[in-house]
Amino acid sequence: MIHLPRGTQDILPGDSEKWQYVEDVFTTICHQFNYKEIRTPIFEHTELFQRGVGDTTDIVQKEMYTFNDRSDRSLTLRPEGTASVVRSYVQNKLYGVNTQPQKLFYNGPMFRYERPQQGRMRQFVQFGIEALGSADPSIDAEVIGLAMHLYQSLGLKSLRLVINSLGDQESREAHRQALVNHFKPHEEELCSDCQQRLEKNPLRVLDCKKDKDHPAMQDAPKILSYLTDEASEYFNQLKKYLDAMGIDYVVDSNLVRGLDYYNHTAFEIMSDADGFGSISTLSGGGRYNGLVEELGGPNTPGIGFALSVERLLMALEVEGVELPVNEGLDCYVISMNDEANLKAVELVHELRKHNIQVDKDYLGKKMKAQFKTADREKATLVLIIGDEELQQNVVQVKNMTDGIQETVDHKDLVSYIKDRI
RNA sequence: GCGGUUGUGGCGAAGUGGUUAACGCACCGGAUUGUGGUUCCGGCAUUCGUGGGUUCGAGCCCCAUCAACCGCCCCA
Repeated sequence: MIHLPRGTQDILPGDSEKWQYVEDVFTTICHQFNYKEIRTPIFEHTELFQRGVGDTTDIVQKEMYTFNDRSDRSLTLRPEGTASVVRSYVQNKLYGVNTQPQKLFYNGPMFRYERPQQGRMRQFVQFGIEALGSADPSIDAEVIGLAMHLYQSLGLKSLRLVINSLGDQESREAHRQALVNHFKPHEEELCSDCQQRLEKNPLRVLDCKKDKDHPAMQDAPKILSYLTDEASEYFNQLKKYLDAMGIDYVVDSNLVRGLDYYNHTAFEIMSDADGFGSISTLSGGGRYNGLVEELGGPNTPGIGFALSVERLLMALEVEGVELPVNEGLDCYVISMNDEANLKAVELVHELRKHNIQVDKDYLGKKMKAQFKTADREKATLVLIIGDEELQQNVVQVKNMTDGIQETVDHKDLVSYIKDRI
């Protein structure tokens, strides 16, 4: 038997309804916030991610699904959404259209070659938004606000919003130097990963879990102490806006995001619900003011976030949130014999044209078994056709909730049903 | 990439070397002729993830392989 590739999943009826529901909520909220959908290809030139996501990141170094096509082009299944959206923004010159900032959203599968575990798939689905063309902290607050609103409107309670500022270029450089100076004397005591991080990206040392109890961690230089006045003011503005929106947050100066393009605002939303396992990050995002230029566009600020649908559904599950997915069928048509079945075929098609959700038996089952099926399908009404009904041009309509059965004339059937579903 | 646990019918799950692989749920059929959700009766795995090996004999032992789950790393 051939079965699905590692780290992928089939989403079957029973679950797919939940996905549809969550997707609908996301789309609706994006429209309320005036974000428009953008759809980009699922694969791109490998170079886009090398430049956009950053050559030093784990994603590019060891997690990309990269392959050569028949013309020997190097292509990569997208590991995240932002690079593609920015590429499209530049290529289609969206910086030139009237409405700025461009507020975009996307929803689709991403691919990373990782060891699967709970909440981490090789193919996973992200909802994301990107706002391009504004460097106003109020739009940072809007992006965060949209994310929080989405979770809360779905019914999640145990949420924790963590924010940080990574500062601008100048802040980061000063901080980087301070980190190197701080950790250099302790280099021998740090784990091998951190020794490498100290060279390539000292910021990441702060994120290390092995060395988190090392004394040098406790008094390590905080980025927030190295922010320029301008960057600091930007961060303060953001906090002011979040306060005004009534959004709770904690500042965590050790919050570091894994992608190279971030600066200024960085944030993550975590679940604090019990039983969530080791992976508690539901979504993350931040500002990426240099990215558009890096990808060949004009100097344009941008901010976005992405959330994992898999983890969102996990969070709903562990918090015991029941999504209002419609489960029951409106009508089930039962026929007693071949002649009645002919009538059933006609009737079912007719009712469907009137937007009534209806089904019938296709296995030639006996009446009793057809009733069982109707029951299992949670049909509200059962329509019964037998010889007598055929003769009199009526159907029996049984309400499965209260058991009451009435004889209904064909010409009255549609309105009769519509009154009861 | 590394470590741990696991893999028996549609699902859950007994079985730890010896004739026909428990049980529960689900499903299908029946309990006098056209009515469901309860009850009763009956049916439902030549086969134990896959491929090798050991043995007179393996679901149970060994090796490999694939997969899932959990953790590390990292992330959404």
